[in-house]
Amino acid sequence: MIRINPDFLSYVEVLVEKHLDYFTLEKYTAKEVVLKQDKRYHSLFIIKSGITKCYLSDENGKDFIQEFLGEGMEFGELEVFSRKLSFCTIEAISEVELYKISHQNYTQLLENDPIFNRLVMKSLAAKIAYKAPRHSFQQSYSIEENILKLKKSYPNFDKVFSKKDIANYLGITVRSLNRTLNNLN
Amino acid sequence: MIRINPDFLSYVEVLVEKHLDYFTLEKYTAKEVVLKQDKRYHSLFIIKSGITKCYLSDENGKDFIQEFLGEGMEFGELEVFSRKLSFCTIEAISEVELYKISHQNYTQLLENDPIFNRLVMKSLAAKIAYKAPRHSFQQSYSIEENILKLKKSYPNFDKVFSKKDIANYLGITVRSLNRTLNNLN
DNA sequence: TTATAGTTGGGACATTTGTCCTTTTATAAG
DNA sequence: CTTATAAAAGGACAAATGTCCCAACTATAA
Repeated sequence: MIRINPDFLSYVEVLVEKHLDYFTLEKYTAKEVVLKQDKRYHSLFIIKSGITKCYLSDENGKDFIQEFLGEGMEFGELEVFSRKLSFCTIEAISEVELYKISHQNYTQLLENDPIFNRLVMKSLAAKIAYKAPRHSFQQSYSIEENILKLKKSYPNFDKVFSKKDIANYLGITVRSLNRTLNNLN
Repeated sequence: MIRINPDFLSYVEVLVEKHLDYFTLEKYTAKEVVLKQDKRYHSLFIIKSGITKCYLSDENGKDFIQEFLGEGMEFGELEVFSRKLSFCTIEAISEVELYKISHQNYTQLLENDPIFNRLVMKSLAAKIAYKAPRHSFQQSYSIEENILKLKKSYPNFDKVFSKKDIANYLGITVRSLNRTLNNLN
């Protein structure tokens, strides 16, 4: 449920020491927005600590949460390759520490540091490999089965996240979430 | 609905000429399976022509179609980075021509050809950027709205694909698909 | 030709999920 | 302390979707 990538974070921390001018450390408090959907940015972020949510909003104001991101996850990197506007919003859930790096310096690292290059590839591949089965399962199974699955991987998910966030993650309404949680007791 | 990547294909065709020993050209007929879920492979493929479907099967035998892949799309590449078993099945829908390359040679190219490296990054990023809104939309909107969207991007989708494939792509039953198609007339 | 299996189409009903609304509780603001 | 605002919980009903059928129509193999 909360995605992490410790290997990537470790290596980024090495790079932070090596290229002092490439990275800046920023802090955000809960509910602060780091990136806004449909805006253009020239930097991206790697999470040092804390949790954010990554979501898409549609024209009706409904939000759909793509993932909860924890330490070592990067975001805003897709726009380096696509050169398009940010396609999701990133919002802090807890207090968060982020390494910020410009597209330009990021590209430098990609081109000159093969280890970094490989880790970014892995991180992209992992995002795909994670999304696919989630989409599949969420689409094909009942709400009850989806909640049971969530409970298994995150026994106390209902303590950490608001009901609204959980519902937006599962693509359902809070009403349906409550109903199903009741049936499980 | 059918994903393509002509830029990638163009460059692969350049590489095919340059590294004659890296690539082999294979042909598959409709309904042939190229990769099976949960098997280990040591090669991956780039589509030169034709259409395949990429799907996940669950323990109940339900299939969920991730994407329809057309020219220039690669598949089997995620396993180069994750070193895991194939996480989906790839099946030819029409007659298909594929360039096959071993993980080893692919890695060689990634490490020694910066243009290729960049194109692979782009291709991975595009897969993520495509999956996210699709998942979001499919989850949040009615079947009718999903079909209308499909119709807009692929006016004759119901001629090219079987009802079952369309239903598996939308994560619904054929019954619901038929019902909704009727309501639209 | 016949047999067989796969695809399409749809009726009838059950179940799931959403919508709308009200109440309660918690939290923040003045 | 009071007021405002947001989060949580759930009742009642409506709408969407799935399940289980059966029938008609291919296509294909024997």
